Order: sequence, then C-alpha cells, then structure tokens
Amino acid sequence: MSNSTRDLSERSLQLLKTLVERYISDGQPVGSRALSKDSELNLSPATIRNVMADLEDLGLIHSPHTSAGRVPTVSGYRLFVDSLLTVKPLDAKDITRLYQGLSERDDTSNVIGVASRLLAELTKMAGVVTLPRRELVCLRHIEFLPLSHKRVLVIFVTNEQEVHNKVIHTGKVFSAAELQQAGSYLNSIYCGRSLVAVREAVLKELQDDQERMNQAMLDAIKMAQLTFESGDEKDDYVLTGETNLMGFSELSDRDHLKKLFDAFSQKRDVIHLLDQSLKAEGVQIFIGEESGYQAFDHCSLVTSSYSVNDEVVGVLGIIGPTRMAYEKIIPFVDVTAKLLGAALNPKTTTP
Amino acid sequence: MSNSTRDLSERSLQLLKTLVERYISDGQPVGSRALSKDSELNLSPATIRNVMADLEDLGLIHSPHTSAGRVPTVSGYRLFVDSLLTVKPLDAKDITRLYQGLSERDDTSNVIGVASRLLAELTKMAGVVTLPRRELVCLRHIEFLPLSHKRVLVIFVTNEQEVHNKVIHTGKVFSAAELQQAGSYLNSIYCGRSLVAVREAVLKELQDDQERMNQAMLDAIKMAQLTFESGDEKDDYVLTGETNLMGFSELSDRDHLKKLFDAFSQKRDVIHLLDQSLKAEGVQIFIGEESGYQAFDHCSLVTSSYSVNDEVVGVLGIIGPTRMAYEKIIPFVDVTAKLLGAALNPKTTTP
DNA sequence: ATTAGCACTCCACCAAGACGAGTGCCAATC
DNA sequence: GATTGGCACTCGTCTTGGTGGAGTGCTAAT
Repeated sequence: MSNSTRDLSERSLQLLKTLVERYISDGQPVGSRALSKDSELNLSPATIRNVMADLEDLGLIHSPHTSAGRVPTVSGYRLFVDSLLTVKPLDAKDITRLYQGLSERDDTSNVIGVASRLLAELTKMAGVVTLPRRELVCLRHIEFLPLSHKRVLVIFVTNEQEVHNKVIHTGKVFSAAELQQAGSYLNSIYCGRSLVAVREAVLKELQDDQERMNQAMLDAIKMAQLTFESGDEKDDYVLTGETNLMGFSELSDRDHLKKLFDAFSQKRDVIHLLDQSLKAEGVQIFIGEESGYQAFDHCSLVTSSYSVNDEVVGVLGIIGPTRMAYEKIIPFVDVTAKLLGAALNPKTTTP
Repeated sequence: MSNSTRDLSERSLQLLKTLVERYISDGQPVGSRALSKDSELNLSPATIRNVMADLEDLGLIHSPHTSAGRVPTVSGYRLFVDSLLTVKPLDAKDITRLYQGLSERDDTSNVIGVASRLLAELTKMAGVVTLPRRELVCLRHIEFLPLSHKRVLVIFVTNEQEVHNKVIHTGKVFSAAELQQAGSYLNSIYCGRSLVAVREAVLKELQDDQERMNQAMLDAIKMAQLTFESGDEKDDYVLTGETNLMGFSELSDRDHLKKLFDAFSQKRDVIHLLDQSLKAEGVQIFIGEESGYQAFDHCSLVTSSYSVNDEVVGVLGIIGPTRMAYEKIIPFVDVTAKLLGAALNPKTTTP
C-alpha cells in the first residue's frame, strides 16, 4: 500500500486524526484555524496548512472547493480506522439494552430479528443480520404432506425451532400414509445431522447399489434428495431501520437513496457484501466506494461475523453514512456479534 | 354531501374534469388559457376564469399562489373519481402479464408475492396485497415437536401449502411420542375445518364436562387452545415497489418520505387502512388526507378486495402519489383482484 | 522549520430588477 | 344575463451584481 503510516510523520498522522474526528463530529469541512485549535500540538494555522497540503497530495483529504476546509477522502477514513482510531468504551445503557435483548432468549420471537432491531435502534442507522449458515444447522425433524398433482409439501425443522418448507415434485402420487412412513424413516436416520451432511449422505445412498433398500426407503431417499438439493434456499438477512438512513443529509440525494433502497430489496448485492465478512474474524469495514457497489457509494458498512461454538455462522452489522462515529460503532458491532453468538449457543442457554 | 354533482352545471363539471385530467397528465397547475384550449366547449379564457372561481369557492380546486393556475383539491379529486371519470380499458400487454403471472399457479412461489410484484411493476408505484384472512383458511395438518423447558413447537399447515409455526408453553413436559399422538388426534377431528371454527370447537370442549375424555385427549385439546387462541398471528401483507415512490416529485420531501416508509415498516396503519376495504366490494379509493393517516397525506390508495368462492378473503391495491392516472389504475386494480381471486380458487386450478 | 502577513478565490447570502404566467374585475358585446 | 376582451395587478422564478466571510497558497521574516 502506498499510504502506510510510515510515509507520514507522527505529527501529520496526529493532525489527520483530529481532522477526521472533527469532521465526523460536526460535518463541516475543517480549516486550518479550527484544526490548530483542536489539536494539542501548538502549531499556527500556517504550519497546519503546509501539513494539510501534504495530506492532500497523498490523497488522504480533499477540498470541496478552494476556500472551504478539508474533508477526509475514502483513503483518509481508511487510514484513520486502521491505525489512528482510539475506540471508545460502550455506553453503559447500550450494553444493558443489548444484554437484555439478547441474553435472555425470548420464546417465540427470533433472536436474529431482535439483534437487527437493536443494532438499528441504538446506532440510529440501519441494522442487518444474516440468518445462520445452513451448513451449521442441524436437521431436527422432517415431514411430508401430499398436495395435488404429484406435488409434496416438505416441512423440516432445524436447530431449536426454525421451520422451513418447500414444495417438491415427485415422479408419482404418494398416499399420506406412505409419506408419513418416509418421514419417520428419514427422521430415524438423519436427525441431528447438519443439512450439508444430510445432502451428502443422501447423494451417496443414491449412488451406492440400491439393492439392499426396499422401494419405500428408496422413495424416501429420493424425496430427501429433492428437498436438500443445492441452493434451494438462498441465504437471507434481516434488515431494519432503513428509514433511519433517510435522515442523513449526505444521503439526501433522491437518486442515491433510491439506489440504496433498491439494493436493499434486491438483496443480492447486500448478501454478496456481507458474505465477504463471513471469512474474516472480527470487525470488518467497508468505507464508501470500497464496497464496489455504486449503491453504497456514500455509505459505510461496519460488520462482524458471529460464531456459535467457535464456528462462524453468520454476519451482522450496521449500514450508515460514510461520516459516522467509527470509534463507537466498531466496538458496538463487535460486542453485539459476541452477544448474538452466545445467545445462539444452545449450551449456554439458561435453564 | 355539499359537493354533489347537482350543485354544478354540466359545463362546470366538464371543465373540472378536463382540469383534473390535464393536471394529472403534466403535473403543472393549469391556467384558464390552457383549459380553454383543452376543453371542447369553445369558451374564452375569461369565461373559464369565472367558472374556475366558482369551483374554487366550492373547494374543488385551489391556487398554490395568485399567479399560478389551479390544482385539484382532495374534494376535487373525489368528485372526479366518483362521477366524472371515464375509465380506460387496460393495456393489452398489461393484461397478458397479469394473466401469465397469476393464472398458471406457480409451484413453490407464492401467488400473493407475485400479485404484489405485478401491481408494482406495471403501475410503477407500490403494490400491496394482504394475506388471505384466517377465517377462510382451513386446517390441513397439525404437528407438535418438543422443545426444551416445557415448550412445544407447533407446526400447522393451512389450505394447500401454507406453513405456520408457533411456540407454546405447556404446563408439563411431554415426550415426543405423546406429542405425536396429540397431533394425530387433533388431525383426525379438526382437519378440514377453518381455524376460527377450530378455535370455537376447542373452547367448547374445554367448557363442556371433560369426564368423557381421557388425559391424552385433554392435553391435546389444551395445546390446540394455546395454538389457536386469539390474535396470535397478525394479519400481514406483502408490499413491493416501495422504492418506486421515491421517484415522484410530490413525495420528494424527505420528511414525508420518512413518515411513509416508517408506516410501511410499522405495518399497523397500513393494515388498518386496508382492513377498511375488506368490508366493501369492488374498488375503493383513499385520496390524500382522506385516509386519516398523516403518513399518507400526499398519497392515494386504490384498493380492491379479492374473493375466493364469493367470499372476500383479502385486499390488494396500489399506493402512489395523489396525482395518479386513476382512469387506468382503477380498472387495473379491479382486474388484478379478480385474477388473484381466481388463482387462489382451488376448484379452478388447471390440471 | 515555523510563522505572520497578504493577496486571492470561492461560496453563501441578499437585494434589485426583468419577465412571464395567470388572475380578478370592469365595461362592452351578443 | 351570459360571454368576452382588455387591463392592471400579483406573485414566483430567474438573472444580475454586490458584499462578507472563510480559507487557501505563497512569500518573506524569524
């Protein structure tokens, strides 16, 4: 990278830091005089101007027009969050709210939705949480019901209480009794295994010699195959607080706003973006155009994967304007991810 | 009503009609000269001005400021849609799209979602469809699964293939076998009856003397009661194309837009509004403030109930700016409602 | 290396004026 | 009595020009 912290004097970095902080807090381009007062180093505005010129040459800050102050560029923000930022401890009452919402698992409502709402509510931005990955979810129960015209309704329950359903087309008509039998057969052999494992096992069965199975078992296996064949059920997420984004002046442009909301309902781009955080541990940040999607040009995403039993199962985060209080948001997202992971962990469930 | 068509000369009505049409088509306040040219009656602008003054006195039109043309008020629109409007036949390709989307029932995807998307796509506004009323849905299958801590996961299937689930708290711990038995018992006696009927029957059983039932039956009934007790599952709707609304200049105000989208995610007000159309047959229209909800102040809703087997089961419609092409939208919503009703009717399903 | 001073640029704000669209009213006309 | 042409008037929009403030870059002095 061209802009490592090595390229710059300690002083320049210090000034960049205060500049970014100042800009984040009041949203106006910050000039040399303001910066001179804000920074602890006692420097005159003139000196500051020299430094600012350097920072501008490096592409870290930029002037909207000649007689305005400076504003951080994307690279400026990037350097700031990577090396300059001093995270602030979480607000005590935010912690309480998070803890209340996530620690005691609410019966019927889903934790994912609660997490998303908490993210949005406490940050005043948009909160997003992906549903846990299928690879990690276990089959708990499966059931078939006959529909008309060789169609069968499959209902399967995963983990504790998530219910999924799907309609499959079978080659022939089955009676309710036959379907029930198939269900119990599959339950008896596949319960407790992950969906991915089930899919693999089923495929293996079909490839192996099928002599040792009777017709009923074969039918059951075939239905299981239809149910769990590849990407039938796309990854999904719960997004809340989108309307919070309409309050920010930097996103006020109707066109941008429309693009953003279109992306939200399209889901595709958002999912792709969140997927990138699935591989990484800890908090990840996409600033402005870094995301690669035009819709998010003036937005930043702060995300973190969350894990159950030390395995990453999903991603959560917030979406807001590029100019956001990273020093508070980053630890906030981090903690939320950890709390959600804990809430999802069946072993830590309180009695 | 003060503004019946009787209060006004044929000519005034004719002029109001062309004024509204003109305003709808180009969005500018329309002045006397423009109106004089647009209307077939050969009248000078001066005459038109006199008529306009009358219409303004009656509160049907209004001037944004002294030297602008006139714009219809809510009452003006109301009179227009009630008595003046000449509906236009549907666009041929719209009909085809509707028919393709709704007539052949797509296997796994839900018709409600398709209908909503079609409404939004073809009108370039927001489309909304309520899920069919519970009173009309029949229980097809019910099933209980044990969870931890005296909780039970209830899965029930209604109609053809809609799957619902709910977690209930039972007084004691049941084994999987007991729960299965309860399920088959309930299936055997309540299958095919509407959810409302089931709820009533269950309550009756509990009030009657319980001597003739064994404990297992009683437990089953109690669980059914928990499952179907009052408003457990709120009415819901599918809303699509919200982002289309961001394009309209009359809704460009950020504050209004936020209120509107907040109402969408809140759902409550929208549901209440749609419920009002449930009672009425045919197309209903809410213009601007008529809805009574501030969020919809500059919007109109064109809705219609849809029926299966001559029974009203839901509502569908579009949401757009007050200034919309009612003469096209009204028949469009009407036809969509009828096609959706037909698509939901199991008897007319094609083999 | 830092700083004070200075000329310069650019935006935001305001006032004034021209223009155009449209009205309301009055007197003339059919 | 309804309709019309004419005319003065109002109001919003657009343009123009001017002012003040904020902030810069450069240069020369420290």
